Amino acid sequence: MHDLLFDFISKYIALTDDEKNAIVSLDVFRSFKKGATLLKEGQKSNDGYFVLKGCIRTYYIIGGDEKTTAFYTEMEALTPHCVINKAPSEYYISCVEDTILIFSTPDMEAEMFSKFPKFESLCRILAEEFLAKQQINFDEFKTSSPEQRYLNLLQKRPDLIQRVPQHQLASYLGIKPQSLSRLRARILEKDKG
Amino acid sequence: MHDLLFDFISKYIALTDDEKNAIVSLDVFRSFKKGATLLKEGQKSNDGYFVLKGCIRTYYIIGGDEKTTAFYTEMEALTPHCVINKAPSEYYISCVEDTILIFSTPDMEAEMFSKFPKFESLCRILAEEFLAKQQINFDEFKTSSPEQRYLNLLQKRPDLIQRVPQHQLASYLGIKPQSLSRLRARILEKDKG
DNA sequence: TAAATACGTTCACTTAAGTTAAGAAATGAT
DNA sequence: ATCATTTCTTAACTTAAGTGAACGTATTTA
Repeated sequence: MHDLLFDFISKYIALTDDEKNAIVSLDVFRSFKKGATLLKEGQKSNDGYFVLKGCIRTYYIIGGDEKTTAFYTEMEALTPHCVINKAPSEYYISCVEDTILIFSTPDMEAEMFSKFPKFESLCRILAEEFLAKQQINFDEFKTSSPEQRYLNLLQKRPDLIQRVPQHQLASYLGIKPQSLSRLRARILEKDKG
Repeated sequence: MHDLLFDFISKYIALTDDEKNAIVSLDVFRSFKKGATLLKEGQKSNDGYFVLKGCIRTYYIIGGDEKTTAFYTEMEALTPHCVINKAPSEYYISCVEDTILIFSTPDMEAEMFSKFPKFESLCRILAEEFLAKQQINFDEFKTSSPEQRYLNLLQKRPDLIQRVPQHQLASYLGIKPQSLSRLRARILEKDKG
């Protein structure tokens, strides 16, 4: 299980055995069952998550129904907004599948950063990379129609369409579940004709 | 002019005079006229920008017309995607107003980081903070209608509605200029009635 | 200053998403 | 295995965004 993590990190920086041991000794690997809730609206938390295996999602409850806004799968990290701004969470986080996560807190990070400054470089690079990627995602979202967004998702993250319930995908695409159903029927119709 | 920058940085970390001088000696302040283009689609560049004064925007040209996807104003930083992934730019960047920017490159950053590790902390913190903020923005975008997005913008960044042409705002809101016009008329009508 | 260009609004029409409701299919729990 | 719940689809109707065009008003610029 640790190898998954070290293989990933090795793409960015080289780790000494000392550094690897420091990570292992933090003992931050945790398993969750499908449907388990990691964070609720209104809660305060200091936990950040790194997905080793499985899938988690963030969602709001607005006017009584769930709006899923993001999915995090293998090798993706999520530091909830409430950790950054030290306020109660605006959203929920739960597991879409059985999931293995690495937990982190600002304190743990601070300790690691001072012992191994290299880790702070890693975190900076990952944050900058993810930020640039997010910006492109947002740009694509703004400049395309729901149908284009669905087709785009089909290209870029076909796995998500398999692993995630339609009604969660719908809000991720910025539309209602009924509209997603209709839109898919429309696409099938076009393909036939 | 330097004070603007140091006041901002002091919110995150304390700088020694040595460190301040290191920044000043980089001599990275540059002025641009309204309309000036900083980056074009297809170009490669290593420049990141930090807005000291004014406003810049990123836009795509899709099917012949401009789609503005982001605005950066005072104390906001932009590292274009093409700098991160070392590929030609997918978008344009230009000045909405007369603007004063700080330029940076990965090389300059690397040098500063090795001389003053504190700067890497600052950049990590800024990146994480901006990432969390962007995620919330994206969430709000996904979970609201064009009209709600406009009203939300009116609350959160009323300055933008003043400083930016309507047709640029429209694509920023994910709609056509005509739809923005209509939507505004609709809101005025409601307010009256 | 005159002509050209760009910008914002309005209108009529088309297309697609939101809404409400009903029923079928899949999933989970006892 | 059965029942209950959740999920997905379909349909009819409403509402709003996309489209194409026209028009008036800045703003450029020749």
